[in-house]
Parts: sequence; structure tokens; C-alpha cells
Amino acid sequence: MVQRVLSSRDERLAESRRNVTSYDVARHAGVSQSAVSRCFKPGASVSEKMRERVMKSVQALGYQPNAIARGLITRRSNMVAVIVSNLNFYPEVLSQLSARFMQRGVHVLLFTLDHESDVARTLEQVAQYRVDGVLAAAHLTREQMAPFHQRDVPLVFYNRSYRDVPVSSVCCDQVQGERVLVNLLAESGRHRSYALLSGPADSVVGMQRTQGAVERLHELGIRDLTRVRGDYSYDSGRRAVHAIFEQRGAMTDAIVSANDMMALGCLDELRHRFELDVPGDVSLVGFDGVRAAHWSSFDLTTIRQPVESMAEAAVTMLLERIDNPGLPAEKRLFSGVLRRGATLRH
Amino acid sequence: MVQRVLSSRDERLAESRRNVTSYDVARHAGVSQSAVSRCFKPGASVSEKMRERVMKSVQALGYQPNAIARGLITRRSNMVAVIVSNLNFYPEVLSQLSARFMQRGVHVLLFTLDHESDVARTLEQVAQYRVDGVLAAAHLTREQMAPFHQRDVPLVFYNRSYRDVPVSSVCCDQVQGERVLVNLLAESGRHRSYALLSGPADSVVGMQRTQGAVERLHELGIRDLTRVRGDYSYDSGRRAVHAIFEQRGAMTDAIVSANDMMALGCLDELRHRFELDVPGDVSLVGFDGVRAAHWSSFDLTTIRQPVESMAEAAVTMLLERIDNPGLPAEKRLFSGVLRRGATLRH
DNA sequence: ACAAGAATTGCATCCGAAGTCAAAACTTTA
DNA sequence: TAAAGTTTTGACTTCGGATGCAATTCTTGT
Repeated sequence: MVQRVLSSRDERLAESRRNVTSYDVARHAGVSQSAVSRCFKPGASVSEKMRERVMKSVQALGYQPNAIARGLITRRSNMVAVIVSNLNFYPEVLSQLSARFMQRGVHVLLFTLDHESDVARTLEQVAQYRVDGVLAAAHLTREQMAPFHQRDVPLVFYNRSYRDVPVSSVCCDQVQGERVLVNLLAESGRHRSYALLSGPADSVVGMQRTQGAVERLHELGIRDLTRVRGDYSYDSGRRAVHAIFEQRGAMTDAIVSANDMMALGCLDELRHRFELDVPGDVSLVGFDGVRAAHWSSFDLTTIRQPVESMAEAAVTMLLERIDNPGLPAEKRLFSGVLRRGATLRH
Repeated sequence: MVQRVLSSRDERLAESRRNVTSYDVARHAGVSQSAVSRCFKPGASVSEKMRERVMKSVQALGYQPNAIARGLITRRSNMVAVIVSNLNFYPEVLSQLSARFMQRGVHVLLFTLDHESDVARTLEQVAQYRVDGVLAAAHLTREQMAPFHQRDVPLVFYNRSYRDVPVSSVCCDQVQGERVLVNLLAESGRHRSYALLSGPADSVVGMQRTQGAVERLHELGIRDLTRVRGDYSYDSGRRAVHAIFEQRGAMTDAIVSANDMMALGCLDELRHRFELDVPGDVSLVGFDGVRAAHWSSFDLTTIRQPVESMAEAAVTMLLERIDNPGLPAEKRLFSGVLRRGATLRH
């Protein structure tokens, strides 16, 4: 009898396509809703008998707890926002971050920014979803960070650090990396005329790299530099070669690119359009250590960012701060790893 | 007086760092909670006076509606799950999808799968978050799709189609693309010995491509093929060249790769290790139309998948089905676009 | 067999916004 | 100016699960 009532209810449920709730399970199992809830909370006080009974109904009805409802009452969405700027969206970082968050049972709400996107509106969305934390691989102004601080939403930056702002970040040491590269170029004693290919004006990381190179070159007494700006893309690297040669004729024999993509563009343009030899005629260094830099067509000398370690650190830092909101901001700086390729004269 | 009471409450609020709710706004503005709620619903019946009053309090308190709570009552999370398999995670697709969803005010919950990940558990998570729809650029078994169908959660596949299963998908016509490439190779009349480099065994897309090539070659009376398997990576492309030459000596003069990455690996290995000329000694074709295929070092002949159109179609299809659950499943097939590079003898 | 203590269970309430419906406040019309 | 119609507004309920607390059941010791 009871069985019939229940099954007719189940049918109505299937009919209406309404999702199965913990109340439905409770009714089916003949227990209270709290009991069902407790069966899904690790470490809760539930007897073996109860658990079995509930789980059988759970199976029978195909119950899935509603994470939204749970989030409302626990004030934990179990989601973090990952904000990446499309510009220097390099895929490995996102896939690393995503994999590591998933592994720890945290879900990723993805936000991508490009030049056209309305950052303010995007951040508003982030706030509305009550994410437990934010991992930003994009530039935010101090005003844009403020709401997160106010609401105690932990915020960790990936590869951007803000001097003077007490905010957590995981970065690769851009300046040091550039200095290593410049030293390498200078040591050979074979370069007369340097060109710097920098990133877009709004890229802090790019600025740091270029600044690091300029600084070290100055220290070495080299002040006469050709400076050209690119947008991080392969094509802008190709164009940059033209710009450089227009400024200096073909004197330039060392190019320091703010990232690998542009360096590869330079390399191809130098070799195939200008029919110059790299490293015979021109030396070239990049930054990042992207996959393609290793390909035998290029074999680029560059600084590899330790993406795995950085992603792991960023994820850990963020989750720690979610569990323990009292933790102070922390900046972790990783050294890049020199990769010696075949694009340096010696 | 009222002012003081209110502000003291606001202070407590700030102190406790509790999020501002619509009740707080209502109290501050001296109206009901329903009124506040209505002010955030476009097209609701609210007088100008009321709206102003509420908005002033909203500003004052820094209120942000709680999307989680809203989702609970409206049964719309405004989130879709995007599931990508890490293997053929190619970044352009994800960034296109993300940008297009964001533009339409839909949020992306990202799930990445790799060989180690527990697909069942991942899908369970997807279900628990009550996403409004699922966009899958990964392989799911029929059993894995079933729960979504049962719950009327629209599901759209990107680049995988299931013959016999009525599920929506947006695909690039792999078979046709491969046939175009094979025709091109065959037309020149200069190739004696073909090698097929296929993708990993579990890649349906890869199978289709290889199958398409085999089919067309057979039609053309070419049955004597070297077949080698790769894993879609550049390195596996390099290794494949060795495997091919071990099977056939250096007779092979046409390689059909199931994707661009492997083709680029082949190209580099042929040129730099075997010192063969492409296209002089060996012709080579890929599939995908990745950025690097266009680089002047490679200039690969390939089929470009129209990613923008496909992403747009996939996003549109999914959102349409969310708004209108009655819509039948639909399969959209896009033709790839031949890109003639310089890796074909003629 | 019974009291004291421990482990389980259920009741009631809460999270924060949205929707229903009737009451209240305006408009319009005669 | 009153009646009728229209627009606004607020009280109350709902979504689905978590949790404090009291009630119940089960142990254990004597």
C-alpha cells in the first residue's frame, strides 16, 4: 500500500521532470530529511543501518544533492573564479589550474577578458556567484580588487604582482630571467647592436621583462638600443623585424623578445624573408618556454616558466586562504629556468 | 533617529562581514524585500520613485544580488558546463566558447578531462551544480549522456557526433576534409607510397579522419599503405617518421597526418633529422588549421576547422535549447576549409 | 532489570531571493 | 466627488539542503 503511494509519487515526479530532492529520498526511505542530509556529510552521526537504507533510496530515485541549495546555507559554493586575460592566455596555465582544482574537488568558473570586455561587469558577475576565491591571471586595478578584500574573498594573482598592495601572488621572476638572458648575450662578446621587442603597453609582465633587460644592458654599458613594441603574437614578431631594420638598417645582431611567440615570429622572418642566419647573423632570445620553442625548427633560447610549480603554488595558496581567511597575503616568486637553444652566437 | 539605528546595523554588518542581502537593502530603504527583488528584475512593476530609492540604498550598502539564492528559486543557474578533454584541448576553441557565452551573460563552469580523470565523478559534479546546459568537447558514452536527457538538461557536442543517438552536435566534416586532402595528393600523380599517421585509438574524430583518408585512397586504387599511430602530439609526429621509415625504408613520399601537431613533428623530423626535402622528397598534409601551421617555417597544407562559426553555432544551439527545451536534437556539420601550403609536391 | 550515559534521529529554523496574491495607492471617468 | 479601473506594494510562501537542539533509542555497568 505504502509502496503504491510512493511509486505513484515517483511517477508524478518523473512526469514533471522535477529534480529529486532530499525530501523525496526521505519519504521514500521513511526517514527525515535531516537524516538524508547527514548521509552526505562526511563524519556526521549516522548509523550504518540508516546509511544503507537512505542510500538504497538514493539509488532508486537517482538523487543528486543540489550544490546550489547546499551553497546557499553553508555559504560555500565550492567554486573559484579563474580570470584569464585572453591576450596572454596561454593554454597550459589554464589546463594546469583546472586540473589541480578539480583534483581537490573545487570547481572552476571561468572568466576570460579581452580588450573589448567590460572588466567591471565581469567582476560584478564574479561577486554575484559568491565564489569562495578568485585566481586572477589578468590585470586588476586596486579599485577592482577592493570588493574582494572587503568581502574576505581570497584573491591570488598569477604572474602579476602589485608592489605596495598586500595581495597574494605567484609569479615568475621576470626581471631576473631577463638578466640571465642578457648576460648570456653579452658574455659572448659578439653583439654590437641590440634590439628590444617589448609586449603591449598594458602588460605589466611585459614591462618587467623589458625593464629587466634594459637595466642589465645599461649596467653593462650598453645604452644604444632599438626598441620596438609588439602585441605578443607571432605576427607582431614578424612585423617587428621590419621595424627594427628600418630603424637601424641590418646592423642589429641581437634581439631580446618579451615572449616566445614574438621571438618565433622574428626567427621565421629573419630566416625566410631576410635570409639571415640565426644565430650566425643575429642572436635571439624569448621568454616563457612554450612548447614550440623546443621544436627543432626553432630551438629557441628562452626562460621557461615553471608552470607546474606555479600552478600548484597558486592553487594551494588560494585554497589555504579559503580554509583559513586569517592568513596574510604572500608573494611567491619562482625563478625561470634557462633553456639553452641554438639561437645564440657564441 | 532611524538613521542611527540603521547605521548601527550597517556597522554590525560590516563587522560580521556578512554579505549584504536584499533584506538589508529593504530595511535601509524602508521598503519590503519584494520591492528590492523587483528592482533587479527587468520589466517588473516598479515605480520610478521606488527604483530610485532602492538603488540609492543598493549603492550605499554595496549590495550584490546572490546568484546562488536566485538560482535556487528560479531553477536557473545561468551556468553551463563546458567539458573539454585535455588531450585535444586546443585553446582557441575554449576561448571562443567562453567569450561567446560571457557575451550572452551565461557563465562557464569548466571541466577538463584527461586519461586519469574519473569521468563518472566529474559528470556527477556537473549534475550537482544544476547547470542549465552542457557543452561537451569530449567523448561521452551513451550511459553517461543519459542522466542529462532524463533531467532535460540540453547537451551539445563539439566535434563529436554519435550516429544513432539523437543528440545535438556541431562538427567539422572530418571525412570530407580528409578526402579533399587525399585528392590533392593523388592529383599530382607524384606519390607512390603513402603513410597514414592516425590519432589515439580512443579519438573518434581521429578515427573518422583516418577512415576518410583510407576510404578515398582505396577508391583511387591505392591499397598499399603504411599505417602508424600517434597521440596527437608534436613529439609523436617526430617518432612516427621513424616508425614509417622502419616499415618501408625511405620509400614513403606522402604522409597524411590526423592532425597538425603531429604533421609539424613529422615535418621537423623529416627536414632536420632525415635531411629530406618537404615537399621535394615527401609531401605532407595535416588537419585542424592551427596557428603554427601558417608559420613560414612550416606553411603546412591542411584543412582549417572554422572554429569561430562552429563555436558560435554550438553556443547558439545550446542556449536555444535551454530557452526552449522542446527543440529536437540537431546535428550541424561544417566543411573544413582547405589551406594550400607548401608541403605538397606538384 | 534499571539508571546513567552515549549515540542517533527528527523537528524546526535558516540561508537569500523570487513569485503569488490580495491590499493599498494612484488614475481615470462619469 | 465617488465609483471603477489600473498600477504599486508588501506579507507570505517557496526553492532544497544544513544544523542546533531536544527527544528518542541504544549501550553499558551494576
